[in-house]
Amino acid sequence: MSLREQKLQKKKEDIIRSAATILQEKGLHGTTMEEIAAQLLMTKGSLYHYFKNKEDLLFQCHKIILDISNEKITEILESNQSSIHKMESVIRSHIHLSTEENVIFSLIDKPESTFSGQNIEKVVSQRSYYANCIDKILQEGVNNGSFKNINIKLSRLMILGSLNWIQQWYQPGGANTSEDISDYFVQKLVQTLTD
Amino acid sequence: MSLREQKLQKKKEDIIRSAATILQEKGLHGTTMEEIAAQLLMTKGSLYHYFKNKEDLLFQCHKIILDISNEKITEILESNQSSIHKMESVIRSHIHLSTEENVIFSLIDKPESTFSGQNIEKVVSQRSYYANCIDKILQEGVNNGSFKNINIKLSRLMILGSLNWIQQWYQPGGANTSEDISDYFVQKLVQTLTD
Amino acid sequence: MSLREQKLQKKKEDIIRSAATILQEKGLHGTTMEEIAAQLLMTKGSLYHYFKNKEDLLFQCHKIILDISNEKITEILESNQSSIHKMESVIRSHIHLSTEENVIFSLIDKPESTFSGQNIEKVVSQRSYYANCIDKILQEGVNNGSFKNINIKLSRLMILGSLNWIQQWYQPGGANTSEDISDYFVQKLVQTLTD
Amino acid sequence: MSLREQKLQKKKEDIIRSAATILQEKGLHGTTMEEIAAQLLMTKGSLYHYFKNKEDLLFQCHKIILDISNEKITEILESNQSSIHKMESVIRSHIHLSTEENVIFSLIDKPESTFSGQNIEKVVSQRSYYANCIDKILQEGVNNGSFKNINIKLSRLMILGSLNWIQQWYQPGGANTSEDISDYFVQKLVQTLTD
DNA sequence: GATGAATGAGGGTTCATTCAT
DNA sequence: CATGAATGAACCCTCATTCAT
Repeated sequence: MSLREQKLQKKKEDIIRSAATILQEKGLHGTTMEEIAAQLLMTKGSLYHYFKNKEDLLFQCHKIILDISNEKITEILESNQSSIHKMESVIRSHIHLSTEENVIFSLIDKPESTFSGQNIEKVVSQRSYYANCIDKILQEGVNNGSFKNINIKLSRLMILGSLNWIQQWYQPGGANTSEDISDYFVQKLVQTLTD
Repeated sequence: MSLREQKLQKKKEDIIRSAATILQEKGLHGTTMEEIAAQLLMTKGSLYHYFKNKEDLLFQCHKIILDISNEKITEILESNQSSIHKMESVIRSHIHLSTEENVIFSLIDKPESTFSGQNIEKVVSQRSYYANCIDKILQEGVNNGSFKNINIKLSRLMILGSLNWIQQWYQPGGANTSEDISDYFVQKLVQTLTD
Repeated sequence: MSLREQKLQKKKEDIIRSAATILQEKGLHGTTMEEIAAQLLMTKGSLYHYFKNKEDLLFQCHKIILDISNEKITEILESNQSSIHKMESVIRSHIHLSTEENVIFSLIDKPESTFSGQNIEKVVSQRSYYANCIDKILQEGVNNGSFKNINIKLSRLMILGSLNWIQQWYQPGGANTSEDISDYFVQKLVQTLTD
Repeated sequence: MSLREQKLQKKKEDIIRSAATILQEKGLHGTTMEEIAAQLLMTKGSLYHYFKNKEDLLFQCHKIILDISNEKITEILESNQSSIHKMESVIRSHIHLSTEENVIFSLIDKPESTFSGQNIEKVVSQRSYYANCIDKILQEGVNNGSFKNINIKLSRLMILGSLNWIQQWYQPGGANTSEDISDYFVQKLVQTLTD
């Protein structure tokens, strides 16, 4: 990658990071290109040098988030930890990303009504990958006896629900630190798997 | 209430029910008054006979949901069941409302950026009431020894997270029936409270 | 006229009187049929029993005002007073109507852009009649030597301007009573005619 | 001021000048943003680059008019002419502005029901300034014996009424030139002050 | 590359008017 | 006669997108 391309890439990531924050706060339709530009001290028109259109920008936001998340979970899945440890790591990582790295997992609930063409499939496939990884860990645990009496799909949905919801109420500097939450959620959620 | 007023009220509720569905799917800014009207075979302008403006309609949607939910939970709180039974009832009721009655709990994440004036306070206060009821049940359980080693606030948030998330993935007629989900969630979530 | 027709006529006049007040305050486009109805404790739809449409209502307002004014000025023109006395009477009458009887002379500045069809001509012709009467009085005064060195048209426009403007600033119960204004305007305006 | 800012300012003034004409003819509520835009060969949306909303545009129209008028009258007030000469100048200037420069004095009769927030006060204060200047000239004339037996406030209202009304009937190219009107109004109106 | 001007489609809202009851 | 529901056209305003400079 040439120096120029590197700078371009760097700029794109800055924009994405900034945009993601606003998009999370105000939602897709509640956020204007002007607001995104303003926060970056750019003009509206300049955004179009970096992204084809609003959907493209949103898609890139989504992609970067899912890239990071999937990289993390892959690493965990392929590690040598016990199944229980893997689930703990997944939970901690998920909470860390959403509270500390401002990674937004629930930017868009319904890819179908937001994206068009290939973007839909890409997003859906990246999401499925994340879900699949969790399911694999759970299945692994069932196989080796760590997890008992569970419905894999429902447990995954229950866990992800409580994790994704955190961003609705988490306040940096609030009564509960990210650490506190992690400890508590890890303990309680793993408990639902181990019987 | 006169016959006319009854019909008015009935119509309002029809609109609210219909609007809530679309609002849930597409979000506040993603839903147009025209779409809401079209689904009811009305014209856009007619909606304004029943609601002052879009915010008013959204507020009424919210209110009706919270009225129902709060009525239900009050009933449970004041019943003679054991603490464990009460939590089970709350979970079952919450899931029932969101999957069967199409009651949407997470219409708006940030009342402050959606509502104006008094509406903000009303919504916030109704939400707090619901949260408070759950906290009371949890506290009761702690006091009488049913629940152990729990952080009331974090447990409440964890449980509500997994419950509210259900609407993101629940499909009527899908693999898991509302009943299945209830049974599983009741068992697993109560388990996190009883140690 | 039958009793029924009399009642109808009476009702129409009530509406007109009430409507004229609001129309003066808020202007044609600033006043809604609903507001007019509300002030009369009627519903919007009922107005359409009495008037074909908004323009019709506005036209009737205009007509009633001009009927009264023209009746008054005809009376003065045909009286046996001196020319000076006649002008004094016209000024007093005009001020009286606009301050006491709430008769609005300047409801519509440009009949052409407000009315359609025959209504335009009717309004224009009634206005011309009023102007003509004043011109006749002025001409009479010139002929009999009461008024000197005047341009009839310009004097008429000057006088009517200062009179019609009164409604822009007159406040019942304010510093200047209707009487005060009349006395002062009569004195000063007649002075411009008599040299 | 940069070249760019100059062009912006120039464009704004063009719009204001054009809008003022239509606003005078049709009134605030009778004029649409589309009409204003069309006359300038723009599209509706483009107007919003220059003005925040319709009220803002109207306010700027008003402001530019009152700025000009107040500058003129201040100049006259502070000049070395006699009181009589000053009043003559005021009248001539007022007529000149309204007939030749298309400056509209009576765009809005009731600032309170048209403007909101600070705009109300700004307009009211600018209007008061103009009225005050006239009152000062009249008072000056009373003090030095040029004007006799006058009620300053009522004389000011009478004069301004006849002057503001001119725009209701003046037709460029009509029977009376702006000059004719000025000469006649100066003579007759000053006469009402000097006894 | 960056900017600001311009556009045009679309959304929320108002309101005169109609009409069934 | 009166009412209130319903309509649809028109209006203000926003905003994603384009483009000349």
